[in-house]
Amino acid sequence: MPVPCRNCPLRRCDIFAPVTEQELAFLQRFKSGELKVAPGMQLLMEGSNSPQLYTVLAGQGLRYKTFASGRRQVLNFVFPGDFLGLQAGMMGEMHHSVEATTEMVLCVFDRKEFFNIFRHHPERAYDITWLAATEEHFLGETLATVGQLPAVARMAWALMRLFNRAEALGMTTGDSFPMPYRQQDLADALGLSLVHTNKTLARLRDHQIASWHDGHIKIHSHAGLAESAGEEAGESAWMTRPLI
Amino acid sequence: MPVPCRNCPLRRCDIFAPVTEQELAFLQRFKSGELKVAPGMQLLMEGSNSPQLYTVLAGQGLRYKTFASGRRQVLNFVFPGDFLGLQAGMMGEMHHSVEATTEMVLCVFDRKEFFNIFRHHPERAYDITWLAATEEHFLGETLATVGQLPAVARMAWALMRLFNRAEALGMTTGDSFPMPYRQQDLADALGLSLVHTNKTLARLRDHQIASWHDGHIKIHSHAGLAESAGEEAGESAWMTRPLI
DNA sequence: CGGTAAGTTGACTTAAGTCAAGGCGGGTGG
DNA sequence: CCACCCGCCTTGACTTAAGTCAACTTACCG
Repeated sequence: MPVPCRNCPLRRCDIFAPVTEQELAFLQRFKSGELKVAPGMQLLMEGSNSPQLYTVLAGQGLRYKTFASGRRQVLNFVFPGDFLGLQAGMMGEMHHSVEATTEMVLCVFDRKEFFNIFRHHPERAYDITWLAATEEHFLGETLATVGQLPAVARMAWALMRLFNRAEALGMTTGDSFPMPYRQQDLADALGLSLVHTNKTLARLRDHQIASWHDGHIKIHSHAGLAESAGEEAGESAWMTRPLI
Repeated sequence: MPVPCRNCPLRRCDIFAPVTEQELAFLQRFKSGELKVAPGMQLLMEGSNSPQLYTVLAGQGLRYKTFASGRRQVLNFVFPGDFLGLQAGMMGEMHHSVEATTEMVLCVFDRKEFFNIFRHHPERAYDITWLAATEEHFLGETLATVGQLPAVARMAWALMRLFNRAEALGMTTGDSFPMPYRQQDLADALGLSLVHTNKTLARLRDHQIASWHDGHIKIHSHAGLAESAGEEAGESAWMTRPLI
């Protein structure tokens, strides 16, 4: 049932850096199985110290933190190729939760093997650090957006980011991409109320910039979107990223 | 002039994990010099690809991102023991700037040597990843705070965080710690306007919770501070961290 | 068919932002 | 030595973006 790493369909995407046959063999040994989860399931829980690490093979989800008050901050939208559980791997405990919003397929790694990567495969270790540094970078950008920009700009920025990510993975069809989330999720990601999020989306729709139907977002005007986001437009050039 | 690593005064702090004599020798080889910078100097610039990496030996600073509009998001306050320039090391380009707010002393490493750490010193490579993952964790917490909490709670949270960090480094005297920043810096860190930041500080002062004089913050009531921050109080237990 | 979960919209409230005026050192140069 | 300026902090009066409340529509599902 589990796909051998050498045939991993994700590797066909060209944002992922190519690896040698030998490295594939190693990753294959590291892989302990495959996991399929239903929409709505929690993969990782804040405070837990999951014995497993995952790479997303298919499906989407979200990372978030919850407050005792019930408020929630969505930290990131999870796409195929993302590596989950690094915090548990490094620090022994997750500091956020991860939930599937569509059905997801995950490649499961055993945490006990984790340090062996560092010992025997410096290039992979480097890749893991790269991923961590990249996450850090994106979180910083998100913080700057949420901390400094008004609602429309935040929204436009988020849509651009999602579009670019989806495009890099070949998930777009023309100008639209899958958006299997609720408005509440987007609201929690941008630090806005649900109602205000809805009204902001309506504004983008009315201005013929972007619209959201049937779990898909369609960008009607990339220029308009970039303008709404303020500057910060560039950036779309995808760097190739490692796939663990 | 440069202090040999074995005598590095920071190593005396017990938040930093101990290292063997042999590892010290390696770090010593990696170290290419020492740098002293004046307050107000830019150490690293967004968009640059600094050929150097730094560990902060003394002094404080801040990391921030600027927008074309002139707005600024402070991502983090920099303390001794922090490792700077990882993004440039991994991705070839910094995505934020770092500025000294006091005089700082930095331990300089050569970026060309960077990959050798991964190749020959898996434990150090692991430490670097640990640092990256920890930064990611803190940014996530900051994002959640800025995205979800009202002004007083943000402020209280920030003060607690600063106090804990300073305490772990032995920089506190009783209930006060050095705060060599301007209110504008704090405002930019919390996503608040300068005026509102000032009024929020006044509120904490009036409630006898915390006050700010002569570049030092004094906590009058840790309990009151924790209460103002909402929950999220715990956390004060310092994990030991690696020092590169 | 009810029942529930998500999206939409309008009316009203409020936290936070903006504007503007002073205050308080600390330098510097006439 | 005083006067002026400059950067930072402080405060009050007013504006506004965003939040809250609440009603109503869909759409899906057993």
